[in-house]
Amino acid sequence: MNSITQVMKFRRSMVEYALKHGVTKTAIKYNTYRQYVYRWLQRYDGSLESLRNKSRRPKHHPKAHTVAELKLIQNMRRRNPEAGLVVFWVKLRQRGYSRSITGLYRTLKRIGMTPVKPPNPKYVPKPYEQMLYPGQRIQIDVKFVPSACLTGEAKGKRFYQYTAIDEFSRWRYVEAFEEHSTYSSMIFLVHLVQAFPMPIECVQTDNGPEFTK
DNA sequence: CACACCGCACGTGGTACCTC
DNA sequence: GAGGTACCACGTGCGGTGTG
Repeated sequence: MNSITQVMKFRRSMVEYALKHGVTKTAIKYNTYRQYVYRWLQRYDGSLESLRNKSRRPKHHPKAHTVAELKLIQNMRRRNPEAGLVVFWVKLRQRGYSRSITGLYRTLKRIGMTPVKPPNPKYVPKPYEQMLYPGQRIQIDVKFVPSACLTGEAKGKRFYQYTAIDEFSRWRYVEAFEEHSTYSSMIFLVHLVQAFPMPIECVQTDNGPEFTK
């Protein structure tokens, strides 16, 4: 961001004062050091911009990627535009590249060669399919019954409530089991088929392990 | 791929010293 | 005393590797 900071305004006020009244007086007035005034006087070209802090980014680094390494990366990337980071790194290593995978990742990012991840497709809710007759589709779900809800003999035990709801008529069938297993699910389904007064065409579950194993 | 950590370069603030 | 300069300490930011 290139906003004008309070520090820049302070420096301008200071150097303008120094141009009129001298460095020593300025340093005293602005509660700073003569060297500080000199430095900014030297930098000042009449614009606020000249009083902005410079970037501290090192102009070179002893361990930076070499020109040869960057060239290798760019050439290989052009030939393997679809390769994932790890695969790409392995290919580079086969050609003598010795940097770490994270070093490669950062370099790719810096030179703008990271694979562009397509954004997740926007979720489009499916329109609800209205049921036309009883038994067309029945929803089943299992819920653990909290111990606080148990009274009398049931106290201290664990229960799982199996619930089935017919989507057309909202007819409901509920049964409790002490275990949450495919066996219980099977028993529940048998009881459900017996209890429901019409043939059941389709059963929909939440893909829980009790139904899928 | 985000984060922690280390090493290095750079800019800035500040001190000390010299000259006139 | 005021002007000018060399140098040092420290913070910041980037580059690297390692880890989970």
